Amino acid sequence: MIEDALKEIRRGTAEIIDEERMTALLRAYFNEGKRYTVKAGFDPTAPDLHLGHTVLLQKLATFQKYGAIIQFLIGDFTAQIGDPTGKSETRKKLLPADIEANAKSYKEQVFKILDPKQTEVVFNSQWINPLGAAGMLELTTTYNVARMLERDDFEKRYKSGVSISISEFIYPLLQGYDSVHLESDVEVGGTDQKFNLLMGRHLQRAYEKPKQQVVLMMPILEGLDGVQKMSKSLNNYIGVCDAPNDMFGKILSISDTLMWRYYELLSAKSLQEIARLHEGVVAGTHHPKKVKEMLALELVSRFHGVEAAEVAQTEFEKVHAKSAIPTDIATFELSGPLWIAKALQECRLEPSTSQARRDIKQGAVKIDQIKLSDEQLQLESGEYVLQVGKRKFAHVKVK
RNA sequence: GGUGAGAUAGUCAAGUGGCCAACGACGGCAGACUGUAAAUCUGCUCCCUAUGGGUUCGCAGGUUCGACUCCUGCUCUCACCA
Repeated sequence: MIEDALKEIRRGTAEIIDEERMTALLRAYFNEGKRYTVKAGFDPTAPDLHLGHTVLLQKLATFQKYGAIIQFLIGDFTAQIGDPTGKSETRKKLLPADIEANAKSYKEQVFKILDPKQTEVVFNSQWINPLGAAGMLELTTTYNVARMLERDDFEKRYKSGVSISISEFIYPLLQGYDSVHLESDVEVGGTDQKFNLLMGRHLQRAYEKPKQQVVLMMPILEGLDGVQKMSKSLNNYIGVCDAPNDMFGKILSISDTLMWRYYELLSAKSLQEIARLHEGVVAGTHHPKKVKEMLALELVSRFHGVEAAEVAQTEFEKVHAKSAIPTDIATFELSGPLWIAKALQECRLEPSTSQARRDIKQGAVKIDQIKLSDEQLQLESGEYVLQVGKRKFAHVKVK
């Protein structure tokens, strides 16, 4: 029992520090029903979650299965500093109203994965603000500059002479102090957070807390390209709030190799089940596409419900396998007669008429399913379905 | 503070008086192939109803028939020196 739990907890992790203690926590839960706390920190500035973020959430959900109370920490105080990546040294102070709104949006997204009954949402300004100058000073005495400079990005910047502001030194300390205040048993974070996560252990000792948190690090999820990390700015992400059809399509568009990675880090299926699927594909008894569809179905259901997921699946089949026209497409009303290139631009299928012409030349444009070859075509009044490539559709009414 | 180097399209990066809307790579889009993909191959990749026109190569001027390429000033970045 404990072994199984440990296996699930270990699944997909990059590193766990202090597995012994983790085992002890689980033993106490299974034998005596003793609960323990797992902390995870989130930045209140970005409530738009994508699947990369949900890797952590998924792990937290696993913990909830095995007796954990999640301390869902919103770093409203630390957000003012910004985690020192060297990019943005200081950030704007968020208004309380914004933080509240963001927190609300967080909850909506997060509780699709986490059990609200076993989750405490906390804000670190609650205990950091009362700390005051004295408390802050005390905090800074627990660490020294030389060790602070061990942190990778600090070290690099220091060596190359890029400025590091004092407030950036405070960030890891505060994040660690959160663990002191919350008396967390476990903290979960990305591998990029290692330094900060360890700081929690260090400070718990420095403040003479009886326990030191277990640190569990999750790898960074690759984006749709399978190489770079999933991120909004790289536009290789699957957003938690993506429409079911988009989400389904995006998941099906990942490579077969990447699919297993997603299974490991995102699926709620057990490791055995996944292993069985994998063997099936290798042996040729399972079609990889079918297996990928299962994954897409599972993930879309998680965020939009089973029904919506099934609709997305049939829709996907319809559009891609049978190359039919999707059900829901945007409608535009334009006045004609209208040059086709202009119409494509107006419907936002193309960024410019120049691009539209190029695509027509290449045979990428279809009107009512029929490939268009005449780039001079004028649309007379009537209704048309315009299509560019495989995915972009628009319904046009020309008056 | 001193000296030197550089700023080119989404990114990297050629070009150093006309052949330049600007080599190439990556990215992106599209076509073929497929399982929807991935891999591979091919085409396209500033704007404009367009065998032409317009606006681009840090910013502002100047030289020239003609400048991304030369000159002057400005802004910013980097490297070395102190």
